[in-house]
Amino acid sequence: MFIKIEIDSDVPIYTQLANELIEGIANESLQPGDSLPSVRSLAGDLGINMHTVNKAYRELDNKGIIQIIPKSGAVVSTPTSGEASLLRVETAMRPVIAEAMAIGLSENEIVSMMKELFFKIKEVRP
Amino acid sequence: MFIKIEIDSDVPIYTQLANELIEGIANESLQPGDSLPSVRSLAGDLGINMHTVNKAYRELDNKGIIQIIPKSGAVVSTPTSGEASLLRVETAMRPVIAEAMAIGLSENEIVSMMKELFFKIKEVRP
DNA sequence: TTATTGTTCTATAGTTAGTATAACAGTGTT
DNA sequence: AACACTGTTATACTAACTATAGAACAATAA
Repeated sequence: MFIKIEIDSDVPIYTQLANELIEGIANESLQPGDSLPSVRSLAGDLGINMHTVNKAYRELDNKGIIQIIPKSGAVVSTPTSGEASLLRVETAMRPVIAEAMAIGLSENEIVSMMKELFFKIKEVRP
Repeated sequence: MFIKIEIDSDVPIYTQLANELIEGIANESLQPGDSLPSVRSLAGDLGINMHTVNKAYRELDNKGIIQIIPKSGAVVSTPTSGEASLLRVETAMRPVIAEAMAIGLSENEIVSMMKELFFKIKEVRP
């Protein structure tokens, strides 16, 4: 697995895990239809608790990014970008843009930073 | 004051307050050199605790967005966009971009959303 | 059948968020 | 000089969140 967890970070483990999985989907290391490892096996690999992995999975399920099939497993969903998803991303993006503006970045500088991150996330292919 | 707090939100009060102040600076309702209300008076206006306001102020101070003058008050800083600030914004922006990609948004769609938010934040002038 | 799956429940320890009260020392004004 | 106001610090308490742990259940897949 490509997942790294920083145990002594200020960001919760389940959030780190969810973010790493999201990046994996964003750079197509994980593709629609792919099965995720079971909560028990992934927890074992990462040296963390089963329930922590489960919480990360449920978060991604709530966001519609993966689908948890009861008593079976978790599968990467086909991207939809529905109304709820768009609103969620906008809500998350807003304070980041505001902070960028507050430290004096111009619109073009913010766009540049965004594009740079876009390719940094996309180009993790081996 | 232009600040609204949702008391029963899942995002902490001090984070909401910090974000609102950042937006105020971003749209120039608050300009460099402007004094912020005292922690006690703002807490009274918002119906929240003094320490909660203080925590928001200290967070903005740590980010270099305002400057707390000991035993005196808080003042909006002149934007610098130093190395640390840029890194902080990038770190905050990364998971948001990744999630946008994961729900199937293209680079242009993300840029459009970003620009839309940029002007939505900027154009709160009366 | 058997092992594995997500799900649910209880329990515990540590941290964070928020409020509350009090006191201190420097600032600004009168 | 006197006085109100400032941020700062300390303690205390409740509630919620994070993370771990163990156990048990019912459905799935081999």
